[in-house]
Amino acid sequence: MRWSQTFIPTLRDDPADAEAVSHRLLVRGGFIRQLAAGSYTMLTLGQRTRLKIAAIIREEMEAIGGQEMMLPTLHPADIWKQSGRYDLMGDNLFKFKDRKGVDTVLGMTEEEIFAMLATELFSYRQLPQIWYQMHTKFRDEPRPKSGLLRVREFTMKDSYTLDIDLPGLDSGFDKHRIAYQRMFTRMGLSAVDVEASSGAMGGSESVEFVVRSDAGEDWIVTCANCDYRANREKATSALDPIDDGEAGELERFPTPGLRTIKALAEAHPEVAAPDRQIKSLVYFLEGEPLIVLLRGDHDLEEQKLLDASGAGEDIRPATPEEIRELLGADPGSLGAVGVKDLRIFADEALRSRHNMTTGANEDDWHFSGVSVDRDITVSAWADLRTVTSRANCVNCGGGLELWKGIEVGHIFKLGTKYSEAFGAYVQDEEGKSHPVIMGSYGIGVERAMAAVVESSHDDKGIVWPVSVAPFEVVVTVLRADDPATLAAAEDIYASLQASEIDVILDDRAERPGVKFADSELVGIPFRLTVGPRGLESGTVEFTRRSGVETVDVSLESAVAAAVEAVETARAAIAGG
RNA sequence: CGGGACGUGGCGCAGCUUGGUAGCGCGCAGCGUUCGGGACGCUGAGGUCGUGGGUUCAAGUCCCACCGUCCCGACCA
Repeated sequence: MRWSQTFIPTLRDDPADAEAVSHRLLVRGGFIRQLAAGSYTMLTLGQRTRLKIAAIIREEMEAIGGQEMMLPTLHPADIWKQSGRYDLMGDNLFKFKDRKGVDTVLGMTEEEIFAMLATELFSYRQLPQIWYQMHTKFRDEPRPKSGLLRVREFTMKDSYTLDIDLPGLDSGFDKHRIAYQRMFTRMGLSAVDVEASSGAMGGSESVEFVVRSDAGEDWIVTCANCDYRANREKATSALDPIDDGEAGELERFPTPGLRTIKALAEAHPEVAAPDRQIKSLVYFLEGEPLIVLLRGDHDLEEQKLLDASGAGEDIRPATPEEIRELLGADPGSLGAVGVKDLRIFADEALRSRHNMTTGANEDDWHFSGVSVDRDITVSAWADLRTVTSRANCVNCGGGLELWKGIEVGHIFKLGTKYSEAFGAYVQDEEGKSHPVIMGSYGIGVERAMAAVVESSHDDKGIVWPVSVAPFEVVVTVLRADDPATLAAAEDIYASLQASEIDVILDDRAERPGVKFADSELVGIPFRLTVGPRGLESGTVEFTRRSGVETVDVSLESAVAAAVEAVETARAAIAGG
């Protein structure tokens, strides 16, 4: 393409209020334009990169035997009601009525539709299957943000494995795990796979792929010593051994005005050190109140409470009024001693503890000498605490590290939730009927694109890996008004095209500085600069975007040098 | 949904306190000079001041409502 005839609206100023670097650079570089909150136009440059990412994904899906299909995005709501996700997904699901008044939704992932298709499978002989599609998904996000990182309309590759048994599911899951890792590597992303919560998707196990970045929204926990790594929503930590001594007597004592863990600990250090207190929280899960107990120096990870209780997403802290009505005291004096009529979820760190201190459910009174097993009727034990960087690894006891990451992919072992809901059963070799065992696997195309920019840019702009760059080489003509210079550049341009290189000719009537700055902002990996000054001595310049080094090459060898650089880069990132 | 901010040519902003001819930078068009790191001069085009209502002789400016966008918190690829 010729730059002079291509719509590449680069900007010198940052867009207003934009926080994420990737957003600023993609807008300034003329890759994307915003239409509305969470809705973006892909301009020519953006679309070229997007298609390259999609092609990588498609190749790797085909490599593991995926069969590409294309499902509708417009679904009758009944289908979602049948799987139970109509309510479960809440307001994130776009819902509306068509002209006949039929409740309709826009797909946000499509387990339902694929499960319906799977009803046409009858025999184990037809399994396993890997089905996938790549198209637009809709999510009515409460708060779209950070440019392409969190939007309401995006392209997702979603695939689904269908198996007769659990080993089959494991195998399909592993294939995806490996394929995903290859996809991200090929895009130039270093993504790590971490244990994750399955959330509203359901299922037994899930793994998330995250790219380390401060623009990310997920907190990831990794062990400095072994290979343990997990999303904080799922991560657990070692329990430090604590010597509580002999179980003491339960004792009520006055604590006027002491409403916080800290205040109580300072006033009564002998019985109420933070790790000796029981923190009592009141939550409503699907409308039902429940008490959550944690050690005084721990915090609740709400997702873990959801996972432990099997509740959907309907969770909220109780209001102070509700708490007073339920327990008869204000927050600050709450406890679970003697409470019989409420469900009580307790964190593992409290199991079998003695001589603990907790609120007495009467303002300004606490209990000391609490033995958890003796004095509190716990309905369920679970790992509920938020992992902090002070905690230690469950596997090896090593120190844990916390960092932020962008979730670029997520794979789930679903099980039979959807096949049972839609009646997708096959017979085994003995003629016995089994629900098909499903897995589902998602990757966000535009989010991956933003993640690449987040992890590969400098103060001049984007530094695209060759594999996803909108163009591999730019031929920059200095003095496009000089016929000899232009002709030399056009020769190089034509030769590169003939060598199957993605090349753009910057033949604009701009000054050199503008062209250099634009090509760097846009992030094209290699540049050949053709100018009258170099041509006098028979040379052009070859520049790598990733470094700053510029070398003179002879006019005759310029094409070969660029081709070799591109091919080397392609091979390096294709990774075997 | 809670909290905060903002909406003025394509982009970035000033003007609002104290109502009275709508401005600046970038970009854009024409001409000229320049041109290997975001040039300069001259000329010019381009604006329902988010929308609707109200107050006033007069509203970008004051009041009310609505819409939209961004940022901080609870959700996901």
